[in-house]
Amino acid sequence: MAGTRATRTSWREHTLATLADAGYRRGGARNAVVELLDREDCALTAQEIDDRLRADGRGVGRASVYRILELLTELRLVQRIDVGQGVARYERHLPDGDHHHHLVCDSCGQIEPFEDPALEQAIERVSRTLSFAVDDHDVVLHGACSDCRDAAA
Amino acid sequence: MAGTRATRTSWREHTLATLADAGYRRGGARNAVVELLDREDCALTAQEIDDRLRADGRGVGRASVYRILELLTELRLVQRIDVGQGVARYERHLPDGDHHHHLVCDSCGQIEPFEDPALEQAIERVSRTLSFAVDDHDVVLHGACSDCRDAAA
DNA sequence: ATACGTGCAAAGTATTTGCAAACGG
DNA sequence: CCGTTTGCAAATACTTTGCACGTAT
Repeated sequence: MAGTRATRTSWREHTLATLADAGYRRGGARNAVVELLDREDCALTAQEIDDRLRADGRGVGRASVYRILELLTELRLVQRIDVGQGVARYERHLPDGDHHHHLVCDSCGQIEPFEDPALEQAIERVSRTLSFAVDDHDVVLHGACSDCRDAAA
Repeated sequence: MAGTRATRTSWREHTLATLADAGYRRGGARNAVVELLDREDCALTAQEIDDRLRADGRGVGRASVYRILELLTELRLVQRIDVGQGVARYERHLPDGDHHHHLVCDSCGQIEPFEDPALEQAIERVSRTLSFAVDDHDVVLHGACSDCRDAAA
C-alpha cells in the first residue's frame, strides 16, 4: 500500500502536518529549518544549519535553530545524534525502513552514513528483551576512512 | 586458556603497564583516575569522576581529569561515549568479549548497560563490508526506563 | 637535575535562557 | 488582538589551554 511509496509523502509534509496537529503555529524560521533538513540526507550540526540558512539568505537566529531542533526532537521528527566530537548533530527522523547509522573517521572527522538490515534486526530483537521501552537507537562506528588509513600507512 | 580468567589480569594492571610501555611516568592524579575507573562498571562523566575523587579525599584538578581521560582514550584504554545528553562519558575499554552498550532513559537521564552477542556479531559483520577501517563502535538505545514508563501511563 | 605531570585560573566553544519585538491565526 | 515564534544578547555548561610548581626517574 502506501508504504511502498513512502518517499512521496515527504518528511517535510509529515513534519509540517505533525506540527500543525500538535497546535504549533507556522513560523518562518521553523519552515526554513524544516525545509533545509528535508533537503539534507545526513546529520548536520546546529552551526552548519545556521550557516547554510544564512548562505541561503534566510538568516535565522542561532537560538532559534536550537529551539526548533529541540522541539522537533521532542516530537520525534528529527533525531539527535552524538558521534563523540562534542557537538550534537541532527537529521530527519525517518521511519524504520529508511534508517541509517554513522561511520566516523576519528582522524579527519568525516562522517558517512551506512545501513544494514541485519543490524537493525539485531537491535530490534535485543530491544524486546530489555526492561526499557526502547523507541529509538543509534549506532556509531569509529575508525579511519580510506584516505586517513592510507595516509597512516 | 587465559581468556576464561581474563578478569584476573585487571584492567588497571593492563592500563598501568601500557602507560609505562608507552614511556609515561607514574603520576598521582593518573593513578587515582585509573583506580577509580577500575572500580566503576559503567560510564562516568568527567564531572562525576572529579566529584568522586574529591569525595575520596583525593582531589584532582578538573583539567587533569580531562587530560588524563584524553590520554587514556588515545591509547584506547578507555572508551569515550556520548549518549546524547551533551556530556561525554568515559569507561574502561574492555576487550571484545566483555563489551557492553547503553540504554538511556530520555525522561530521567538514567543510564544502564546491556550486552548482546548477536548485536556484536551483526556489527562485526557489517564492519567488514565498509570502506572504513572500523576499530570501535558503540550503540545507544533510547527510551523510557520502567519507572518513567509507569509514571507516563 | 631534568623533564614530565599536575593544578589553578583563564579562555574557548556549544548550548540555553530572558526578554522585547514581529507575526500568524 | 492575543499569544506564539523569533532574534538578540547575556548567561551557563562543558572542555581545553597556558603557565608555574611539584615530582618521578
